[in-house]
Amino acid sequence: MVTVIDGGLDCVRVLAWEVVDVPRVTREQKQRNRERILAAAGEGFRLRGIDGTGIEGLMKSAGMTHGGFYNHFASKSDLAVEVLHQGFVDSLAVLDAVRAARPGSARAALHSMVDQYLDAEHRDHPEVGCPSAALVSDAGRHGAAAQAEYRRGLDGYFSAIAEMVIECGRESGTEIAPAEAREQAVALFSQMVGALLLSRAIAGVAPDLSDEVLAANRNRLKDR
Amino acid sequence: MVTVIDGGLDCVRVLAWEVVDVPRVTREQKQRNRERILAAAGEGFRLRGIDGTGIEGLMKSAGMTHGGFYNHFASKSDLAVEVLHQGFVDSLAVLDAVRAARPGSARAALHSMVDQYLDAEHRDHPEVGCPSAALVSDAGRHGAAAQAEYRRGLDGYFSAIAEMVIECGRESGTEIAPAEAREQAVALFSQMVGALLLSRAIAGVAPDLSDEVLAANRNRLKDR
DNA sequence: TGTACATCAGTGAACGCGCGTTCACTGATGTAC
DNA sequence: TGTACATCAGTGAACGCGCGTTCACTGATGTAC
Repeated sequence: MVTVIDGGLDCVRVLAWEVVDVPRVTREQKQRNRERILAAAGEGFRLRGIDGTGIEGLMKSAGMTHGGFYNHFASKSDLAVEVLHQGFVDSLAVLDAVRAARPGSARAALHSMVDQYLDAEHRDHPEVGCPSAALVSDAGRHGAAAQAEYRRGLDGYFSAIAEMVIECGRESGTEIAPAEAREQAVALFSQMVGALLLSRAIAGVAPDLSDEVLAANRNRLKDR
Repeated sequence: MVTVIDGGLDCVRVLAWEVVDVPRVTREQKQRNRERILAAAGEGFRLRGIDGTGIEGLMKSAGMTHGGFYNHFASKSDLAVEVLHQGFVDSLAVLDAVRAARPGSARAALHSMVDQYLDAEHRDHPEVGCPSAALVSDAGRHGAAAQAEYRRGLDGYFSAIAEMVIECGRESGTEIAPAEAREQAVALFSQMVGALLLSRAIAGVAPDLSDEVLAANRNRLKDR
C-alpha cells in the first residue's frame, strides 16, 4: 500500500519493508515486546482461563504474529508461570500502596483493603485484578511450577496481612501472637477470595445476588 | 475374539455382534448410559475444568464411542449446564443428610458441615466434591445458562445455611433476624469456598501450607 | 399372541477448525576490527 | 569513526494433533396391527 515515487534502490527496499511489514527491533524494543505479551497473557488468562486463551490471539493482542512467541517464552506453561509471578508482584505492590496510604493506622488499611478487594470494580475487572482469585483453579491444574509460583504469592499475601493484623492489635493496645495473627490473616484472605469468586460467577445473571455476596462479606469482615 | 463352534445362521449373527461390538440398548439402558456420561463429565469437569475435558475421553470413560454423545446432549455447553444442575442437587442432598444426622442441634450440624467441607478428603477429591468450589471459574466463563444454573445452586446453599443459622440461634435462646442469618450464611459459605480453593491450588507443592489454610479457616469459622 | 416395520442408540469415519509448536527466511541490530 | 559480518527478533507457512460436531450406517428395541 505504498506508492513508489522514485525508482531508486532505497525506495524498493522501503517498499519491501512496508509490504511484508517486518519490524526490526532493538534490545529495548524486544524487552518491551516481551512485556506486552506478558500483559496480554495476564489479562487473557484471568478473563478466559489458561486453556481458553490461545497463543495466536495473545500475540495479536501484543501486536505481533504468533511465530515470535518462542523468542520470549519456552512454552505456554512457562508463560503461565511468569504471568503468575508478575501478577503476584504487581498485586502485592498494590497492597503495599494501600498500607502506605494509611500510615499509622493498620486498622484503616485493613478496612481499605477489604473494601477495594470486595468492590464491584474489582469483581467486574478480573483481567487487572488479584491473580490469586482469577487463577486459583488454573494454577492447580497447570503443573508444579505454576503451583509453586502460586504458593509463593499466596504466602506473600498471608505474611503481609498477618503483619497488618499484628500492627492493628498493637495500635489498640493488645499484643496479638504471630500464630494467632497468621490464622486471622489466612482466614481473612480465604474469605475475600471466596467472596470475590462467587460474586463473579453469578454477576452476569444475578447482579443483585452478586452485590449481596460482596456486601455481606464486607460487613462481616469489617465487624472484626 | 469369539470362537465359532457351530456354523448356523444364529451363530454368524452372534459373531458379527461380538466383533463389531454394537450394543443395542433398551430405554432403561439409554437412561443408564446418560447417567454414566453425566457422572463422567461431573468428575472430568471438576478435575480438569470444562475446557480441559474432551468429549471423546468422556465417552470412553462412560464405556462408549464419542459419536453417541449427541443422542444424549445437544452440545458440550448443554452438558455443562446439566453437570452443574446434578452437582448442586447431589451436594444439597449431602448437606440435608448432615442436618438430618444431627436432629435438634443446628450448631453441631453447622460444625459438622464446616469440618467435612474443610477436610483433606474433600480437598483431595474435587471430582466428587462441591460443584460450587470446583466449577466457580468455569461457571462464570461458559455462558448464561451455566451461570443461571450455578446461581440457582448457590442460592440453595445460602438458604439452607441461613436456616441452620436461625435454628442455631433459636437453640441458644436468641432470635436471629432472617437478614442477619442470611448475611452470616453468605459470609460463611464464601469463606468455606475460598479456603477449599486456596488449599487445593497449593496441595501438590505445599501440603503443610494447604493443611494450614484448612485448619485456620476451620478454627475461625467454629469460633463463631 | 405373533408378525411387520418404524424408530433410534450406538458406531466409527469424517468435517473444519484452532491449538501449541517448529522452521526457513529476512534484514536491522549490535559487535569486532 | 567506518566497515564487515554474525546474531537474532519477528514473519508467516507448515507440522501433527485433538477438539466439538455431523453423518451414514446397523440392527435391536418398541410399536402398530
